[in-house]
This record gives sequence, C-alpha cells and structure tokens, in this order.
Amino acid sequence: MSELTISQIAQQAGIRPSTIRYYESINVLPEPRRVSGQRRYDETILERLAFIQVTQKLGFSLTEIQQLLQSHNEDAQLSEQWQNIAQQKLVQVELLLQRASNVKQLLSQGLQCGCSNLLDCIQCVLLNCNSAQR
Amino acid sequence: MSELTISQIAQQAGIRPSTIRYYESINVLPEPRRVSGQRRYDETILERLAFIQVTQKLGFSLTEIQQLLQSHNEDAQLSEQWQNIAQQKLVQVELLLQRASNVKQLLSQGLQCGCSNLLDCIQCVLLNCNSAQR
DNA sequence: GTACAGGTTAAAGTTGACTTGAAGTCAAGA
DNA sequence: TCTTGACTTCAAGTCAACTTTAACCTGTAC
Repeated sequence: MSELTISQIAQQAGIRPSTIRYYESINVLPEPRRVSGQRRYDETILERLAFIQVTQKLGFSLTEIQQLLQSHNEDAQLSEQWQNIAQQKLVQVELLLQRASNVKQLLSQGLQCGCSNLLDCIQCVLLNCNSAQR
Repeated sequence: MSELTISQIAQQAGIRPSTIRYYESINVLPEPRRVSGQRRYDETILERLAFIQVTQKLGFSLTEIQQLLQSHNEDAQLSEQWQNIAQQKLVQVELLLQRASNVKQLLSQGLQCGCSNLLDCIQCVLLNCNSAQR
C-alpha cells in the first residue's frame, strides 16, 4: 500500500517526472490520486510503464499503446478491437524478431570475421565466410 | 547492370524518393552516378536500404547507422571503432530480442485467453492462466 | 515547339515524443 | 515567519526523421 511520488516512480522506472506527466496528458497513463495537489502512485504503475517502454522499443507509437491499454471497461466491440490490434501487432513483432536475429547474426559474425565495415560483412554472411580476413 | 531511377528504387524499397535524397544528404547513402543530372542506382542499393530499415526498427539512430556503414576504406582505428559499435549494438539487440519475445507471448496469450484489455493479460500471463475468461 | 512526366535543389514545415521555463502552491524545518 | 525543496500547470522549445513547397531543368510524345 506504499504511496509513491512522481519522482520516486520516475527514478524506479528510469525516466523523468515530466515524461510521466506527459503520458498522463495523452491518456497513456490514468490520472492518479492526489495529496494536496500532488500525484501519488502505487507500484502497479511500474508494470504499466515497463510495458510502455518495451512496446515503444518494438516500434509501437504512443497512440497505438494507448489503444492497446484502453479497450477497458467498455463493450464487447472494443474488446474485439483490442484483439484486432493485438493480432496485427503480434505479426509485426514476429517479423521484427526474425529480422533482429538476422541483424544479430550479422553483427556477431561481423565481429568474428573481422570485416572492417558492414557491407563487407553482409557479403561475408551471405557467402557464409567464417574465416578471418584481417 | 540495370540502372534504376530514384522512384523505382523508392518503390521497391517501400519508401519515398525524398527519403532517399534525405539519406544521401546525411551520408547514410553514397552519392550515386548521374545521367543528365538525375540519380541512377544499381540494385545493390536495395540491400543497404533494407539494412537501414531493419536497424532503424531495432532502435538505431541514423547517426549510428551511418557510423556502422562508414568505417570503410579508412585506417585500422576506424575498423576497431566499428567493432566497438557493433559489439555495443549486439548487446542491445539481444536485450530487445528477449523483451520482444515477452511481448510476443503476452500478445499471443492475450489473444488466446480472451482478456479484454492488456493489463488483465499481464496478470493472466504472470499467473499462467490459460483458460478463457469469456 | 510545346506540353508533360518525372527529375533537381534549398528551405521551410510537420510529426512524435519529449523537455524546459516561468510562475505559482504547499508542507516541513530553523 | 520565512526559507527550502519538491511538487503543480501551461506554453513554448527541442530533436530526429522526414515531407512539402517552390522554382527550376530535361528528355520524349504529339
């Protein structure tokens, strides 16, 4: 039941207080309760912030994240809508995962083979050349 | 040896001609040869554009991408620099891969369990609840 | 030869995601 | 009571990554 201030939350989440206020202003975060005008949060907000951070890194816009987070206490249509968005996003995440593992391979093989630039490495990976070429 | 115009390249890469000119202006793409003032490309540019697109999605800035692409025909120091950047980036990509697969699990399990919003689903995934709850 | 489709540049505008600044409120401590 | 530190709002500023605009050029088709 511990109640945290905006800067405590910010610190734990690794972001700035202004970011939290901004998220609230665009409805990505709900309005928290207040103590003499100041925001107070419980720790569940951290879960939400973590989700926002990861999905952002995955290329979701804040508008999309807001849609994902907000088909709540609404009718069945919106629940369907969330399923649709989630389905779309799932496809995108899968694609990104594939491509990311290609880049991962490119980078790590590049580090092994000792190519001096990336386009060399692309060739190197495509040709499956493992030998160091200095 | 087919020579393609800027809009043909743009179409194949799924971007706009203006983006290609922009990339050239910030040295992410090399200056192409010209025919009476107009840019002409061969298809290898598509490889480079594909790489740019993926790495961008993975969170690299254009400045970082430029660094990765440009430690070329330069001395050994720059080659080392590219190895350093590649090493750093590899760590980031691995982290992102982990997190992405969490989100993937969240989204796909969310679709299975029929939760009507994401925070329910986070709970659902954490509690390992597989049953549909309507 | 003139219209037109598609290219060119340089500069200004846009968008998303924040950050900063100014001016004010509030509670606790000296 | 007065200062201090941490909060508040609202508006304006910033930054990356493009896009749009305006004015112009060029090769081909009629």
